[in-house]
Amino acid sequence: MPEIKIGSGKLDVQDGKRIIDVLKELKENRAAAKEFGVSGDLDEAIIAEYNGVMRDLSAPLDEEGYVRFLTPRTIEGLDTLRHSASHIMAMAGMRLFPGAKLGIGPTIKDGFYYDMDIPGTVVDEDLARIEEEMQKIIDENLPVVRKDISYDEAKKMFAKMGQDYKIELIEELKAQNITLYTQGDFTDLCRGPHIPSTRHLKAFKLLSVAGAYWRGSEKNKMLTRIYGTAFADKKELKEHLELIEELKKRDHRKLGKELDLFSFHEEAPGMPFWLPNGVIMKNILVEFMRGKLNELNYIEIQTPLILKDTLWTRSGHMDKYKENMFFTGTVEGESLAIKPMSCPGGFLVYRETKHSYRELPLKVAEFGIVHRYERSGNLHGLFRVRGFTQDDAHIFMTPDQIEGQIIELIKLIDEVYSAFGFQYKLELSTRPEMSVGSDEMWENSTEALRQALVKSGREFKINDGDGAFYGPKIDFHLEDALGRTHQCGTIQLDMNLTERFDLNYTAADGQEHRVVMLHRAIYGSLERFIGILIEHLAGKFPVWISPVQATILPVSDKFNDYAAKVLDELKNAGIRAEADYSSEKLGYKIRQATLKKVPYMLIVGEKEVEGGNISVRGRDKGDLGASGISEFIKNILDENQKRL
RNA sequence: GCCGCUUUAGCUCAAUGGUAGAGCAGCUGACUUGUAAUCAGCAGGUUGAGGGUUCAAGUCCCUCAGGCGGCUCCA
Repeated sequence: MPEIKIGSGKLDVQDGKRIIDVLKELKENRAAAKEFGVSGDLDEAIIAEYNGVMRDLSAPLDEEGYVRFLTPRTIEGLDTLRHSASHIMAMAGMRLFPGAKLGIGPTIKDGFYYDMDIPGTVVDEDLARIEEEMQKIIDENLPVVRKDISYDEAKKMFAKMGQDYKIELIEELKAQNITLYTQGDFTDLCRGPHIPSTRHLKAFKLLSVAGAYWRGSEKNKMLTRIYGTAFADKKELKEHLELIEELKKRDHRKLGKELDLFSFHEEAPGMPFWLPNGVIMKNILVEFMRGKLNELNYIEIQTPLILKDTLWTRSGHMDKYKENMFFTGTVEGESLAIKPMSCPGGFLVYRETKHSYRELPLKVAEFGIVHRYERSGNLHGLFRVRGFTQDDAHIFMTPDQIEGQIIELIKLIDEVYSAFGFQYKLELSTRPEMSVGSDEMWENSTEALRQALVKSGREFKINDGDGAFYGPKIDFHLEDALGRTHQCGTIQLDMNLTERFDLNYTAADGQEHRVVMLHRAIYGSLERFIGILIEHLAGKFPVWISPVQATILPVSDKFNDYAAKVLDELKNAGIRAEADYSSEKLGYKIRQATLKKVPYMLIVGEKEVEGGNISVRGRDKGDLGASGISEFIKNILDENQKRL
């Protein structure tokens, strides 16, 4: 009779009893459940944590320990619910598409998917049919049963069903015991745990259908992947679906068009065309960064966009990244490449003169326009482009300057991200399998990065083996308003290119030494950063970034002259302002300016002409009342300067 | 690149294989407007490009291009 702890209580459980039996007993004895402090979890429990392991409710209680009932409102419970939902979807798929073969069906962040090899095609319209079939399976309330069988039996069984992919998975498991889960006539290879019966799936939705290579390899067959999600109840599901809608509204591709920031054309796939408003934003980001770099004694250079092949051969790009480069030539037969990175050009500049240890660290920035060939299917708005502006810099230094420079960079990056209201996380990536440089160099440089991180006082995660082949790196992952992360900033130590380009400095001992070099980017790609910013802020930029900071709205044509006068004053003060002289009603003009997300609307009519002032309307706050013109100018300039 | 979907007026979208249409935007005029859409008129199209099937193609088939959702890739 094992003793089982449940909540704050204890039960002696008869041999042979299962978790679900105890659950039933507690449901019948609410007083005891309440006393144990587990009453709230009983009705929705779908799995249990039994001595630290997630188990089915049907699992036997054969050893002493503790049990914790888990509902779909816990992380583990929700994960189980979604996993079971993927099985139900696969079962529905098998019913609707005879001859389908099952791949894998795991849970992912916010949902689940199942990969199936389905004869013919599955289109979006089929999702509703599959959902209906899933609902039938749920209504049938089929028990989900776990069974262990031997390796040979399992192989035989799936061979009989013609489930080739499952056989491949079993062979890979190499385990003597194979676990199966069965609901009705559907059996799947699975580790579990699962919901006790199909009825426990109460809120689900299929979202999309896509292709996915078997086992994620391009060499393999492409299967049909169906994505879906499931939640504890309909309300949570609805909230999630609304979040998806919100994401669509914030999509930078949509907002970029609506706010006249940038466009794309068939003639140049993956290469954004920056419109006047977008150029203003880009310039603001560059100028903001230049201000910061000035304070830190950076110098700035600009190197050519097109350089001879020979340079790229020397840098190693021709060897490793040729497939991602654009090439061009001349009638004279020169062979040239469009730069995919700014570094090699920068090294030519570094090599123009001898460098003394006295001038190190030498911090050389370049807002370089780089082009990288991305496969057509990978393009995605500003997030994945073929041509972009990189806020690159190379820091040349002595080995003992590494730590100080990293700390300086971490501080700089923090200032930049904070100005835009971003939170972020740090990651340190260490030596990968394929790499250049000696063990000692790797150890020293990785340790230098680690020490700098520790001294910065920031928390960081270690990504073992995820460094670049030429050196360890620190990556910065931005978190946007919707909880998504984007890798932007990066600090990379490069032990390869200094070697290839023979980059040296003369030390105090009069000898030439190999210089230590960091690549670093903060925005990463300006294009991508602007895309992230658009979605983060839903297009509602603060005054300092807004392409148009204020729009003047005359109440009628009669006040156009006064509006023009106000506009002049604002422009003279350096404010990015416009006036709407259309012969529309005020309400219409307000609507237009609001849709363009202009932070301030300045209304001028009879009252304002008489008072020699303006009425201010905030983008979000509405009518803010009358204000003197110079008072408003002072306030908006202050807001601009403080980057509020 | 691969799988699936998609492309109709500047934008958002309609149109059983049988005469391509609406709203918004644009232009013209009227109205002279007070905090999220005033009214009327006008104009706007080789239906992404190219082939094919058919008496007849926006609609069906093929090729190509762009876009979307994924996969793969991202120095």
